[in-house]
Amino acid sequence: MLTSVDPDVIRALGDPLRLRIVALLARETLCTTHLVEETGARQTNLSNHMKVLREAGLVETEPCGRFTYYKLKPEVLAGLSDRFAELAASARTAAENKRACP
Amino acid sequence: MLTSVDPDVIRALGDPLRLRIVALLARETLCTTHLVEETGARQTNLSNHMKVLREAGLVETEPCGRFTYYKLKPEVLAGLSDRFAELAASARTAAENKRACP
DNA sequence: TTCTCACATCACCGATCGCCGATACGAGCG
DNA sequence: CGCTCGTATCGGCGATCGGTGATGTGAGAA
Repeated sequence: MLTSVDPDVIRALGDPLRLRIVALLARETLCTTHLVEETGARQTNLSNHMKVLREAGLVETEPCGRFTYYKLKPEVLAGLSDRFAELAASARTAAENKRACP
Repeated sequence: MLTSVDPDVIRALGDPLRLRIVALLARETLCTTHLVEETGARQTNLSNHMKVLREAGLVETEPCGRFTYYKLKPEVLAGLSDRFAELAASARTAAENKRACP
């Protein structure tokens, strides 16, 4: 059986703004203030998106004074990558495995 | 710059049932009837999900008599895999790239 | 202590989604 | 031809989502 992935993780990445946040965090560890000015989103809105990413297990928070820094968890992204690679590899051999019409 | 991925493709995969369908199609090329009996979903519901997957560019349809077979497009999955691998690799080096508190 | 700032949470509301039954359509069979 | 079957589309209704302003909280600065 292929490794399974929580659909919530994928859903968390399915939002354009969250995908942008993830791309930003892939380059630097940033705090909410930075993300607000980078994305132009409101603080409340951004906080909600960060909550989704946090609950999906994609990011970790690290308090620094009164700032909270967010950093990505590379293992989760790597797991996703592996999972899709498995699916792609399996799909390549599935083209001729056509089940007969019922 | 990293390769960009349409969030719609990710969103299409963020649904549990659609993820299951993709896993099934990664093993065999199937038609709607097969998918209905495999998943237990209603035909209408399934047809809607297949429409989402089709519009996201994840599957191709291939008519066979009065059946329509669905098969995955491995390149799309492979592209996703690469994209997440890039993000994961980048994220691994981003931990120490912490932008200063403003 | 009091004030300020960074961030989170809450309640609301409009938009969108998911699933449904009904129905349309087209291909093959009688 | 008419009928059946496989599939797609439509309109709807309830649920969920996404963004908002208001407000709460906790840590540092004054």
